[in-house]
Amino acid sequence: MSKSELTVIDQTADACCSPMVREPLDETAAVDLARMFKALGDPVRLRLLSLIASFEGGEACVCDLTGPFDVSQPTISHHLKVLREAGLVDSERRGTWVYYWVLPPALAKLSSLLQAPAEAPSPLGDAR
Amino acid sequence: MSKSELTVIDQTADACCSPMVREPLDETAAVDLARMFKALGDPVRLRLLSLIASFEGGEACVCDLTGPFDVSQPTISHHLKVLREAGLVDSERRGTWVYYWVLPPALAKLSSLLQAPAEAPSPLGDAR
DNA sequence: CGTCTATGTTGACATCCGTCGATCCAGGAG
DNA sequence: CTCCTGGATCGACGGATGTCAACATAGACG
Repeated sequence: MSKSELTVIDQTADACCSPMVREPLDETAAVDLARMFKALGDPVRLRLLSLIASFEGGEACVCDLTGPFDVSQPTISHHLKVLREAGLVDSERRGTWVYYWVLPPALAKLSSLLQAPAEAPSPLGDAR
Repeated sequence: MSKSELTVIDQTADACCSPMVREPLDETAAVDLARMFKALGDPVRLRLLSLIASFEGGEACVCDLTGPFDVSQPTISHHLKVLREAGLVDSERRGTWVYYWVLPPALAKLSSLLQAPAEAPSPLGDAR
């Protein structure tokens, strides 16, 4: 589950050179990537991810995450599960509490994929 | 809405906009961003976006987009509408055909938002 | 052991989403 | 004008999704 010794993960390996604006995604890649983007496609999950990442130490206990939201605790638990199954975060039980942290390579992969083209010459000179 | 008309986006600067891993997203921003990510959370839409962007000239006619997919033409039209309403692409009728092109600032916005933290401070760095 | 707290799981329910066939609208060609 | 073609819209249907209350599970602690 949780890799106990993630040292320095090479984010550039699978993340650097494949902006989707350069060449068309093949179907299998699209399915895989869409799963990650879909996990980000919910306001609660987006805030959860942001909240976890911005916690000091880069990790947060679930007890710190249920407060800021209007939804119930099981719902938070559900969203955390979605984020984890999407490969965006990982978690570990440590005594009484369960801690979550973001997996930077996953974010980096999506980020580089969305790298915009140099500039698309708008066909109308951007006046539309 | 989006007032950014930047032509050249500095993709190298990770301090550019506001990575969500630095500070928690507020709710309204999360709702707005989630709408865009949700639009990317479908394999067909992801491939559509990629296909449009990688077309020569940065734009593509709908007639070029219906072929590579197994879904019907109304479905493609539906997905294009979702992408357009999410602010990721724009379109224009030009004579008989309708052309779509990607809006780079939108992609850049999401990309910079996902900029990963410097590096994961291993949560298991020390036994506790 | 028993109990309390912190999380995850289950089942149910309402809503949303992707998909299709049928239809409608806008332009170009006769 | 009429016909044809590219594309959008409509209405419907099945499956996925977000949410909750209720219950289950795992440690901590007495």
